[in-house]
Amino acid sequence: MTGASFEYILRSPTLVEKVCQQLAAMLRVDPGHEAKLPAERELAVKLGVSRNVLREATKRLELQGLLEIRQGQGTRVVDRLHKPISASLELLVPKEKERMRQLFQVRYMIEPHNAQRAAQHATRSQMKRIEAAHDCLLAASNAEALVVADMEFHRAIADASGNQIARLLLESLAELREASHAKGYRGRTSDRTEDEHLVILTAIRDRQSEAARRAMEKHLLRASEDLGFSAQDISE
Amino acid sequence: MTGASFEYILRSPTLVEKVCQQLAAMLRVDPGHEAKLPAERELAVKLGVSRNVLREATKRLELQGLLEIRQGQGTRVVDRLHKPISASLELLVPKEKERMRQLFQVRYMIEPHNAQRAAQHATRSQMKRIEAAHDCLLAASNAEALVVADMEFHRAIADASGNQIARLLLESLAELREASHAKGYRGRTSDRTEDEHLVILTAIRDRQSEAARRAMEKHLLRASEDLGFSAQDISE
DNA sequence: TTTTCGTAACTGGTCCTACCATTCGACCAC
DNA sequence: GTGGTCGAATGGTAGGACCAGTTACGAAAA
Repeated sequence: MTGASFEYILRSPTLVEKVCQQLAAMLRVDPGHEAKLPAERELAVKLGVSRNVLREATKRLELQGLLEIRQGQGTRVVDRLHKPISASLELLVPKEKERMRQLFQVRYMIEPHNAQRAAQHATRSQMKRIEAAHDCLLAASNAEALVVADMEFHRAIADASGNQIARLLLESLAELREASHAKGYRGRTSDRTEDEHLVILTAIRDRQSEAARRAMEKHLLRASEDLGFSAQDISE
Repeated sequence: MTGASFEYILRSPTLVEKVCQQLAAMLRVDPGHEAKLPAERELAVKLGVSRNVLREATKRLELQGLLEIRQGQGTRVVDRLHKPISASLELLVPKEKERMRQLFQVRYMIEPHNAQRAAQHATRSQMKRIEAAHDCLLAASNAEALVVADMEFHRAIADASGNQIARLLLESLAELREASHAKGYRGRTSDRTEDEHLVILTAIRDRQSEAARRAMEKHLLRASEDLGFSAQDISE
């Protein structure tokens, strides 16, 4: 039976995996689920597994950004899918500056497309959100608020682009940048940001996809200097 | 003291986290480390923690793609950093076809830049690898080998681009595509792939970065049809 | 001698119980 | 009210016992 076709025998997945799948399914199917999971001991009994197994499963889901576990407080359901991405990138490029450089490069690859797609597909409510973010930027009084409003602007555009993956990558970048910031490695937010955002915003509103793409490219190239990179670092 | 700056109090990290960090550090610092970790019981004693904690830590590192644990066999050190990315994307976009569409969109955003950068920076050995991949494609006799050679070509270019993050994303895409393939959802590999790859290869070799970028764009737009998408699906 | 095959000794997987550490809320003294 | 104290609930850690695959080695068969 040399020529016979052998079906792969799929090994019964470990208990932990089954529990993970079941929990993940519960979380996904019912996002309106109570934000808090039962206590470990209780949930373990309900699922018919030992507390050990249940713990390994929840730990795993925590790492995937689906749960948040805190001692004495319980286990909450969250939605932080970008967390594993950030963790991977930190492992992949340990050097902080180099990581930021590569991330900004990726941003330069992705965001102009986001702007282009947003110009083509943004709904009225998505458009409103982009505008609101821009208003926030104009109203921002301190450096903190500036960064938040800046990020929200880009986030809103990513959402409007309709590509969830691009959006997730952006979110991960934001997190890593914030982590760098917390450790004292900070850039600035140039005054020109407002004007450049306005150009992008206008292009998107007017459905000028090419203009939106180019405006975003320009903005990112200039903004890269705020973080201490040169345009060559990013675009070449 | 309204205006005072409150420093975040960093909570003492849990034991599991400490073990994770230590293990991760050991793996990173010493990649030539023995590919196999000591047995759980033994390692737990060495680290001075309970086997429970050690297990949760290794499970975590397994999910991050740094370890591979198999019953009766032991724990091996591996390098599959793209795995958590794939897992996240599967959670983010559960529908397979839609996920592939968005992934191909991202690919369309990233790979032309990769080609451009590769044309600018590829070393001689990187260039050789790209050429070797192309030769493989020409020599491929069955559909299986075609896909592998195709992927290797793109991978080689990503490596030559010098952006590890872009490379990681590509790797993740490949994995998800293969998973789809295994489940019966398969595309084809058009004959035109060879010619298009040759154009890209030539442009990179001749350091024509703009030409390389455009050739890659063209190639991806056409190849998207092999997977059942239209050019509009990808570029708009 | 060579091959086959069963067993023993690993390995990780699961379960159980007990106890520690943190959090939160109810209650009490001031 | 304000602040402190204590207890209940929660997750964190420990250690032991046993189950379930994997491997290696030696005995039995060819």
